[in-house]
Amino acid sequence: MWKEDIQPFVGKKVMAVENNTKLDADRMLNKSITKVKTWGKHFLICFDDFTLRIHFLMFGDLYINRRKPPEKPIKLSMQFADGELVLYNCALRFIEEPLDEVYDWSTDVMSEVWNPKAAMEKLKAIPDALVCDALLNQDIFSGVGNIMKNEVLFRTCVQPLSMVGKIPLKKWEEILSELVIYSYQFLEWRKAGEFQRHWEVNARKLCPRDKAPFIKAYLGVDQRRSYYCTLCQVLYQ
DNA sequence: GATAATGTTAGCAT
DNA sequence: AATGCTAACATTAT
Repeated sequence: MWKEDIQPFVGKKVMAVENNTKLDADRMLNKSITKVKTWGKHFLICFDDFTLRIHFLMFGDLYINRRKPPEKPIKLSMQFADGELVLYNCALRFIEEPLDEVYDWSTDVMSEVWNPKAAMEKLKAIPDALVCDALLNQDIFSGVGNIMKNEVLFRTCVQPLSMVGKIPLKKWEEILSELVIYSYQFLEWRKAGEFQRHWEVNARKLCPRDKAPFIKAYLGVDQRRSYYCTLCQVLYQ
């Protein structure tokens, strides 16, 4: 949504910056935005020969033409002749290389060139990994996060501790297509400011299918929060 | 008011 | 050299 929201700034020149990072933000002065792109959770503001990479982490925010109420510390503000972009709570860096050298766009589940076959090949190489880890791997599924992991595993009836190599190919195809479907639904719900309302498993107590209590556990290499139902979700191992 | 959580990475230790 | 762990970031709902 932010990508659409800042389209009016494409072609516009940065007239001033307010910078609370270690970055040399002044290099953007008098430069014009050429394009706005995304790769997974990376938000990319392109200039002629470099790119500002923004990662909003857990609590990042972008405000356009206004400041966040109540007043919060600003990471970076970019001021234009006719507007302002204000960034909060994000990780920023510059990318010097052409983006096509840095990013494999086909790993992004929301890209036009998303390639599920390539993802499948990578999964075949890690049969012993847990599915809860695999779905969070940004090199395979750029953009997928912890909520989506929980929701898609619930939708497809797979337990998070299932092993990648033990999940049947048919089931994987279902997971991959559901990841894409859920990503676009997630975006629409976020735009409407109602994405939490649609969680079926994440942060929920009872399984809507069979009314059994969900298991809540911190699983995988990064011990991320997982919710699942042992009755309707299958453990492949 | 304390706690926990949509995520990543610099920096240190092994 | 490579791997692995922790602190840090910082807001908001419960």
